[in-house]
Amino acid sequence: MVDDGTRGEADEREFLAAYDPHAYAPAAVTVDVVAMTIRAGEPLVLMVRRGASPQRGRWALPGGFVRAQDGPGGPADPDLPDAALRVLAEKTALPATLHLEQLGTYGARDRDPRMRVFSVAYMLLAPDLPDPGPGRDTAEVAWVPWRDLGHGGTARHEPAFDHAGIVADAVERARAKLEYTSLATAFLPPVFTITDLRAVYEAVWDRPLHAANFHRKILAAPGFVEDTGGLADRGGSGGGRRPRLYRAGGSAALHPPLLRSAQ
Amino acid sequence: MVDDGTRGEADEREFLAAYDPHAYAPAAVTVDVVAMTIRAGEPLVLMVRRGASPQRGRWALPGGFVRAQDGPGGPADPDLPDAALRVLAEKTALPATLHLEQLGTYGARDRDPRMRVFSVAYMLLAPDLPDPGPGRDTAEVAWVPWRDLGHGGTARHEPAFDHAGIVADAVERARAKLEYTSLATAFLPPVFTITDLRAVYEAVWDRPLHAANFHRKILAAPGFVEDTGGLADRGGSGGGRRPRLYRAGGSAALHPPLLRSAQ
DNA sequence: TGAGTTTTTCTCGATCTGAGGAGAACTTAG
DNA sequence: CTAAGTTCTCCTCAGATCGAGAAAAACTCA
Repeated sequence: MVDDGTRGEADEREFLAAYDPHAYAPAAVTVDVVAMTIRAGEPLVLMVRRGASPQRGRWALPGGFVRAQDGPGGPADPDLPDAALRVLAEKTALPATLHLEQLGTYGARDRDPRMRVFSVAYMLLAPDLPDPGPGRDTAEVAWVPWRDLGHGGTARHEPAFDHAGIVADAVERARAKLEYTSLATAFLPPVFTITDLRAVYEAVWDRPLHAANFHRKILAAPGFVEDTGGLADRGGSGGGRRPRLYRAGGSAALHPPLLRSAQ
Repeated sequence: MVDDGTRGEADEREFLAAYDPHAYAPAAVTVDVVAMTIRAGEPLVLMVRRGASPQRGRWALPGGFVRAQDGPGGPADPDLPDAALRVLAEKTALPATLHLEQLGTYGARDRDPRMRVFSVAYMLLAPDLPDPGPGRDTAEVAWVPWRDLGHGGTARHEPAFDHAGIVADAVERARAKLEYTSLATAFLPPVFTITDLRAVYEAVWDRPLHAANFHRKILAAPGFVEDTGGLADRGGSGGGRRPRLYRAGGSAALHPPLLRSAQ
């Protein structure tokens, strides 16, 4: 049975009262972006050196507040992905092609000492990007190797807040999705070789793969890559046969998957 | 270079000013729970009939506001999973064993007509639960088959707000994770048979599987299940050999995976 | 011209898969 | 008690797939 009338209105009154800004201490909704790329076989994450306390001088993920409503600072973000792209664009130039996917939301009580902050983390994958110039309100922006951002241990740059954990979640997500999706092409320009693709897998998984078997499996997976008909120019050092050029195929899922555990 | 001093303080002032409750219209953070179970081979989701407008009388996911701070309504939620379990416990009794995982956060501008709402959705998997009694502020709570909640089309119960999409995301997540993880055991009691496990896969994937090959693959995946040494009592209708009893093994990832595309 | 490099194809034994068959263990009907 | 039916478990086998290595193809550089 539907309980209508008074109960219903009470529910709605409760909804609005519970979020009367005067009744509760403030809580913020932010987006943080784990922007990943691969440069010379090294996986990198875009990090921002904090210019303000707390945690001044430490690396943090680029992020910012979600604009919930139109206000003096600008129009509202229509959706969360818009907010993610907006805050990232304030730190660096966005590439023409990118893959953006939501990673998760972090809201532990004491993750930020100033107030209760709920951060929606996004993972952004892009081909190698130019080095960013300093943003307008940030002291320093840089691409930092994944391996330097680990939890404790040998990490050279311990990130601020819980951002080390967020980066670790992004790295694990990327490693897993390379197994059963065609996500690896998001790290590459529109046209690439099978060797380029293998270099992505080797960089992300941090282990060598058998070139001949990789080649066979990629071409056996329907819709992963499609032949452009062209060959690379080459002429670089080392010599070797000119590789064929491919572009990303239409399918998002890989059948059969490429398993990390396998060779 | 670290830009310290004035810039840093300005940054922090901006942080606090931007979320001065008086300066901005309110935005809410809620949790919505997609609680899933399987009863008699039918996958079900826990839904709540809305007692208040808007969308009065339609089915919605159980959810509620995240308590960002201690307040008159109770103590703050230490983290988002705590909030998810709290709001679900207000609607139904929680099972002894459950799997809770974050699904994603939904924040499109017009998803709720009353105000800007950011909803962190959680997926909860549990063994078959008793039917819930009506909660204290809800007209009706029921387990509804997945297939009745689809977007448009033949759906018999069109859910409120964007909850059809959230359920669809949860269903797809569950289907995918059954391939690569031992998640299926979350739908089963502590002790189960291989046939019970196969029934979970068949219900979630909505297609029959070859019993003999399924049996072989489950036992070949290290750490998926472990033999308890016991046999089922049986005595039910139909007869048949008494099946062995297993419990969930320690490993979370399945190697090799069980692919949906395969038989 | 020849050595070295990289890409691509081929080979082969081992393993895995899908499909069906059949034995084992049990219930129920007669 | 026997026979028929059901369910669980194991076996078989042809075909596909995999890992590892060899080798051919195509190119650079000295």
